[in-house]
Amino acid sequence: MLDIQFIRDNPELVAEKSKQKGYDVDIQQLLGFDKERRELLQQVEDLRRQRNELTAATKGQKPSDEQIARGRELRDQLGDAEHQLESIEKEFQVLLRAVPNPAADDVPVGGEDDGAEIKKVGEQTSGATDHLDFATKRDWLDFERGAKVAGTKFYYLKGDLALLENAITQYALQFVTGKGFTFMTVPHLVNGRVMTGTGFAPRTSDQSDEYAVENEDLSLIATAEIPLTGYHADEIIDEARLPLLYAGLSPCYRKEAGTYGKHTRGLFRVHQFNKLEMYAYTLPEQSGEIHERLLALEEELWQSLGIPYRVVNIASGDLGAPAAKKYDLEYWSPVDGAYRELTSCSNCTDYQARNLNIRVRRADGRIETVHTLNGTAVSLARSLVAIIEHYQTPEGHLRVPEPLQPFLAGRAEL
RNA sequence: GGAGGAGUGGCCGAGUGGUUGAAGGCGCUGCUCUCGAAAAGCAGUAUAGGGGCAACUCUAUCGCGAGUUCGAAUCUCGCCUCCUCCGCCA
Repeated sequence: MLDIQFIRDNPELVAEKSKQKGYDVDIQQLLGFDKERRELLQQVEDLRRQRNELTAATKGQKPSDEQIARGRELRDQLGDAEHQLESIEKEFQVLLRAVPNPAADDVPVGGEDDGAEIKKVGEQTSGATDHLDFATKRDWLDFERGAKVAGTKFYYLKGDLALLENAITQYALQFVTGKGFTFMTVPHLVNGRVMTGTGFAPRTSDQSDEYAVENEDLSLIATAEIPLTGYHADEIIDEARLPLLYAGLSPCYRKEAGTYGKHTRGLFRVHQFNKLEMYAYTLPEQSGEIHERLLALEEELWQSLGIPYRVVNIASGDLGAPAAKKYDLEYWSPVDGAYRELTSCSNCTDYQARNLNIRVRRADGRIETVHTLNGTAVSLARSLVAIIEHYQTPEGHLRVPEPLQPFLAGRAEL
């Protein structure tokens, strides 16, 4: 959520920025609740003060009948006022949490097609076999049995393709730990507070993309970003420890509700996939620079694997609530003749951290909300798509990108 | 899953209805002393929110949430977490 003080100071800006993200929030109504709640708060605090004074006046002696009568009166008034405050507070919180993080100033305004291409690397080749046909022919991929066992869009990786996935994971892991990220395994289920605090849809809502466990306050994670954000919830981190860099490896579970009409063939969009995620907690003034660093790392990693790509600065309407800025790294698909999302990295500034109460203690003692960022190192299912499309031979074999060969017992071809 | 025990400030730890945001100790910060350090002494040392230009002030917080009471860290109920033992299990 946003700092209410910031909204009070910049109501027009917040309204405009929310609109640019496609969020319909009534800032005037929010500020109305804010005013009302503060007035009630003062009433309540004044009544409490009177009560405290009365209690202090009795000094451990038995209070007089008069004092008890006055106390009862205060108790009843306080009860009423607290009740009113509670209901206003609830409405206020709902509205406050609905306000998205404003997009950064250098984010293009617009929707899905309005992202700004920042750079292109590598050649736009053409003519390759679709990854699903290719992998199925090799008996590397089985969606039919995935459907039998779990449902549509679930799958088995088999044999060399499963080994290739493992090799990519190992390579990426070596890469990110070499760059100073601390490797972590994470809980694959998180509670509602962490889920919503990270900015993912409430568990029970219809549009939710998350799988929730029945009768438990638990949902399956959609990315390691979620448990990595919750990791430092309610903590105050010393300034000297920032930035904190983590890398979380986990399966990701997504219902992919409402993705009809989008690119869904084969492994590109599935209900479960593995992903190695980079994550950073930073000082507010660091987050812009670290965001660029995350992008640079993604580029370095994918360049080393020889995959052509472009970088897109995602437009405001496509950012989602928590991100102030997001870069997508899109690989060139010779099958589709188009760029398709491979990784992305987001700067969520203080939005997630304020939800989950994650702060920094400055050297001078001041306390501030930290910034959080996340970036994909490798999303395994999509990585396999990209590599199959770019490394297949006319004979139906798959060359192994050189950096991956050490993790496949030195094999150059599968 | 069953039985028992426990949750107090950065840490340890007192405190079973009434100025207890909370004794005492440790740690930390500043000062005094010292050539310097240690030791010792003195002072300070939470977070959130409201009001105020500010000095400052008010409110809340003793795992969380309800309740009893004029008044709750203290009593009651529910929940959570941790520890010990038993069961089960990769």
